[in-house]
Amino acid sequence: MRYPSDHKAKTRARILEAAGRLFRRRGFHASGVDAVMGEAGLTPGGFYAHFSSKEELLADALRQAADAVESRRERALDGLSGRDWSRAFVESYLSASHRDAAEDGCPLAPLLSELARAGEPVRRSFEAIVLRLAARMNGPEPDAPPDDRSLAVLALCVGGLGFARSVQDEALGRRILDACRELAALGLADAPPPH
Amino acid sequence: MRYPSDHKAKTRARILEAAGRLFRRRGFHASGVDAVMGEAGLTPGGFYAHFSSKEELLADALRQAADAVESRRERALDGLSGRDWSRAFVESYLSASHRDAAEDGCPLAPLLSELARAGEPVRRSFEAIVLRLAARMNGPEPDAPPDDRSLAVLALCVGGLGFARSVQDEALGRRILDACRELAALGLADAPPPH
DNA sequence: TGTACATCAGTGAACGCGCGTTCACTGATGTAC
DNA sequence: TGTACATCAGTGAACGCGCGTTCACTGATGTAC
Repeated sequence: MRYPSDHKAKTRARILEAAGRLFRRRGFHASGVDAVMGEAGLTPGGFYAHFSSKEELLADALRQAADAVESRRERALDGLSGRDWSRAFVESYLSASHRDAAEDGCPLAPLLSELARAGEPVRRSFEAIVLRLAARMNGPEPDAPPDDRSLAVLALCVGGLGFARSVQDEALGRRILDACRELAALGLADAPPPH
Repeated sequence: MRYPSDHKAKTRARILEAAGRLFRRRGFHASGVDAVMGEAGLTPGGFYAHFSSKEELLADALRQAADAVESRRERALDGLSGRDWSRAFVESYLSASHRDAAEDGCPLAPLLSELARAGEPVRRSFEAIVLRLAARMNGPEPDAPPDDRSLAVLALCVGGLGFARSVQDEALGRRILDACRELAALGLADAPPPH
């Protein structure tokens, strides 16, 4: 074919997007390779020209979904920094609209339980996402080490979103989101302890 | 057979225990009915004499696992009440030993992501567990409505445990547990807002 | 300019296996008389 | 006390289907000359 060199890369990106959507909607184990390829408009056989296994796909799709959500967030929270940024992050993360849009939202909440059982590459992917996000909560300088308080607030956000989504009564879900936002605000207001 | 009337009930309990262990270890979707029955020392065919579907099993196994963990906890935290109880709960929930013992630990963390995608009976089961646990954090009187602060601290605990389990670097996992314990303590110290 | 050939992303069928569920059957235990 | 019968928890094989993965092949695009 001698395609322009990025043709295959674009197909790969399409598979990653499809996987990201499907994994967030149905979970990792419940999404077959055939379904992922179908969602990307491809046939199953081509999959292994792009990824060496389904679990490798998870590691990469996780990263890609987190990146996509991050860019969208940076656009929405443009101009804010420091505590203001963190507060706005928590508000939007623990919102009813995020709760109702798992497919386009943060990939950590709909996948966390499965990540805990995954292999090293997936866990490294998860770790990088968490560290990056927590560091972003400290301030705008990149590669700063995240402080303990940011890590805890992040865990609270992911847990709270999962709770709100798993409850049957939607009013209780709303109450959980409110309660978690309140505790997060308390955590962000309080000076983080040194470590 | 005309067994003593609790023979079948005991078999059912054995299936529930096996399912609870397997679901916490491997997740719901990754645990087949055959594997659950095998873990209980039975053949697969008998399953549907006890449960009408695999998802009904999830709802019941979730309840049963939560009950078992609760009894164990009440024994361990015997004599404590109010804030003392809550503080001890958080200490043990966000401990390295709980992180390393998913199979015997709280079923919410290893299953949360899958519960969010489950049907009504499973979500009702989840809801009941959360409300009961949050109410227990308020004080010893049963059936008291849980306050918002307890709900948020609980979400923090479940999220924090999931984070600690999903990270590759075990030192970072430890740090996450510490950070979440700290934020939980802050939440418990602060008077809950009225709702 | 035109033809033969090389490249290679993606196809589609197949591999062996496990899934959730159904069902005719077994065999141990109890009841009736 | 002994025999015939009813009960029913659990067995084991099978249903149709989807799983993750492999691989011989297709066909569109480029290069060589």
